[in-house]
Amino acid sequence: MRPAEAHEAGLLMAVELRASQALKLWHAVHLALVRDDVHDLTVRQITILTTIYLEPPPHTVRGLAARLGVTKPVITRALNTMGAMGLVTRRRDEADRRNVIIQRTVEGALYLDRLADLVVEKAAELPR
Amino acid sequence: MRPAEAHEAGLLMAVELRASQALKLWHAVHLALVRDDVHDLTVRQITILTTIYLEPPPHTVRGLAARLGVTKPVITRALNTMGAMGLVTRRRDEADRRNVIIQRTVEGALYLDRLADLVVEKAAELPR
DNA sequence: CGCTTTCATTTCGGGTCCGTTATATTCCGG
DNA sequence: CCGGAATATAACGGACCCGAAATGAAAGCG
Repeated sequence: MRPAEAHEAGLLMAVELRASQALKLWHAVHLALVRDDVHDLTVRQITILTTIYLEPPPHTVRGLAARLGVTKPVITRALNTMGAMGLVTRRRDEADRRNVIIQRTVEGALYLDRLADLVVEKAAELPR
Repeated sequence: MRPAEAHEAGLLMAVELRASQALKLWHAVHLALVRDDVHDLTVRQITILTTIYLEPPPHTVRGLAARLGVTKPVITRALNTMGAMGLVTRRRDEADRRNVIIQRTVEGALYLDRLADLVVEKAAELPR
């Protein structure tokens, strides 16, 4: 094998390993979520939730819709669902009463803490 | 970065995740999935798909249902949906015609390759 | 052979999510 | 102060998912 070929093979092997590990991680976490029956959030909902908790406030319906590239009713409905679960709350923006400010809750923070711990746990269990 | 370093980094990415990094990774990947309008799979569907592609065959409806801890109709319906998307195929087990063998497809493998690459990409962008 | 078991699917009623469209409220500029 | 713009939500219809129960098809077994 020429050096260039070895170099290529080395890179590809490394990339494949990374991708393989990533996919195993994705599988392990999702399997745990399904088996533990802890998850009924859609991809959009989990995206909204993590956006609220990780990106700087304030968060509005319009802002979240733009950030995610979805329509506003998607945000409103997701907030209805996750609000009923206690994961987020809403309040009117008194400065501009057309706006709704989405806020975090203790329960929502705990939910994401558990999710993060699950990802860490499954990452640690990955075969080397 | 030398290939060996890339290899190490790939492993460390999975092993050394901290909770805050794990949550940021989860957020970044989901945000990309939503923004890029990738086929919207449920948590159960993505779990079924990765199970088919990562765990040793053969895969049957009954086996997948037991592995995931869900009812068989959940598997049948998910296979209908993902089959229509071309991500998996089904065939009768000729040895025992009651069984259905679930098989991988090129399209399904490409889908998971892209997903894995996305996870790797977002992991690489994480703050250290 | 019949009877039972096993496996997968279909059916059923209820629920949620989606995009589109329509509505209500609030702000703002002339 | 008033008509238009902006914001969020509600209403509508179609699609999908769910669990439980019913159905269909094949194998096992006495």
